[in-house]
Amino acid sequence: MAKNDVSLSVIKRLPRYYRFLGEMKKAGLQRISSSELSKRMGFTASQIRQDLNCFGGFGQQGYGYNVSQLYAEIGKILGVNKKAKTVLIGAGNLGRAVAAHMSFEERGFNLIGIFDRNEALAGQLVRGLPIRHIGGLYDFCRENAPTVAVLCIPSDNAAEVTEELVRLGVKGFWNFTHYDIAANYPGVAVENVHLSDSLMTLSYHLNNL
Amino acid sequence: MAKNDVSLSVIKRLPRYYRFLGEMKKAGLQRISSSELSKRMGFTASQIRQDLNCFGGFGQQGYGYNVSQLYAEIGKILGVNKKAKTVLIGAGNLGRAVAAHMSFEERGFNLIGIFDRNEALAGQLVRGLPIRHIGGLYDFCRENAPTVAVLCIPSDNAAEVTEELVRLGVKGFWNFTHYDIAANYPGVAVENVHLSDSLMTLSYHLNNL
DNA sequence: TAGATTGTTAATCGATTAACAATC
DNA sequence: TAGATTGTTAATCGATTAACAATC
Repeated sequence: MAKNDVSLSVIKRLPRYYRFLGEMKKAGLQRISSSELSKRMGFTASQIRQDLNCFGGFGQQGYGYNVSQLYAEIGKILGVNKKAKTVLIGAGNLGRAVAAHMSFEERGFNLIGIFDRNEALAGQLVRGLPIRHIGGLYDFCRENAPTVAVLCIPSDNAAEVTEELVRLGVKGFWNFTHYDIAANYPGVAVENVHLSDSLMTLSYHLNNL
Repeated sequence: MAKNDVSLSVIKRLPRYYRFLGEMKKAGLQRISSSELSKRMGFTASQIRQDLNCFGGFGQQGYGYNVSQLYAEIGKILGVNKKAKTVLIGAGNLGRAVAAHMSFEERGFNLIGIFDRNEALAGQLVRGLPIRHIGGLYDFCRENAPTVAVLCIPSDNAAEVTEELVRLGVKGFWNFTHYDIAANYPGVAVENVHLSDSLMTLSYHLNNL
């Protein structure tokens, strides 16, 4: 689409803006200046103005930013109003928790199918969706054309599953495995969640207080 | 302790080094050069040498790095051999999955207690540990002195729980909530996992392919 | 010794912060 | 109009990459 010139650092800050603006909107705040936002969010005012200006002039000199307008704009930039058809692969502890816990619908996704290789789980309901056996993935994708997959499977068969999903038209991955999708499929959107890396980083910090 | 001069960018790459070196070690590889590591890991050779030299000269000119020695060194830097006593607060979908799924023991932590405010969960076993009612947190901490807490609770009562945990001597948080611990307690180690931010970032990328 | 590869300094690149003119 | 605050350019800072002398 557009704005491929926006740096990753900026993009990764957008959800935080969205979150804080949502809270302010809920609290009934109408306008906010970059310096007031700065105090609340912990970014510098300068950075906030730079960031927002990557996407357009949402503010007004002498006034600041309109909270609900800015909230809506950032929501649009993030695509939270989209409904990308999404399948979850892997219904173990983590997969089931992600399915049950995440507000996919408020963030641009629509979870339509859950798959696992364990036959014994088949039929069990998670968030109102039946767990299906992975064997049915091909037919399901042919019929429903999901564009996003959430990978909550062991890393060892991630390559194989990813290969198939990409072939079936999946364009984005929320990847909880350590398989490096981005390196192997440069064209697709990948967001990695490396929980164990995060935990080790905490360990480092703890030991270097 | 030491090395507080190492930049956050470097620190966040350490778990990846550790992971790749672990795989190479398991595969029986004895030595590796920065350029070969570069090919496998996707960092530049220059960056790899810079990163490793933040912690000491682990390599040898003309030879490269000894895989298992480097693996051990990075493990020591990350503190994976430690056993930081850890409590998990919140045994909902996410909390239970984290408890059951994460290899705390391989990453420097020892999970010793699980707490939830829901009385109905009390006694239920997760990873061999009984879920305890949050009311018993004070006594438990007094007795067992955990130094780390994993927060898998709703953001709204995170402030309160954090306050108590810090008072009881907790020095590190693995924070799955949106409550900004770092801003309020500058002295403690915090590692945030913002799953919904990650999901929205994916949404952005998906809409800007 | 010759070849390889590190450790480290210097150059480049990108991101953050500061400053200020434009303007509501 | 005067005051406030943005949008944007310039300055600074930090991180990455390149280069090469040191050395195994």
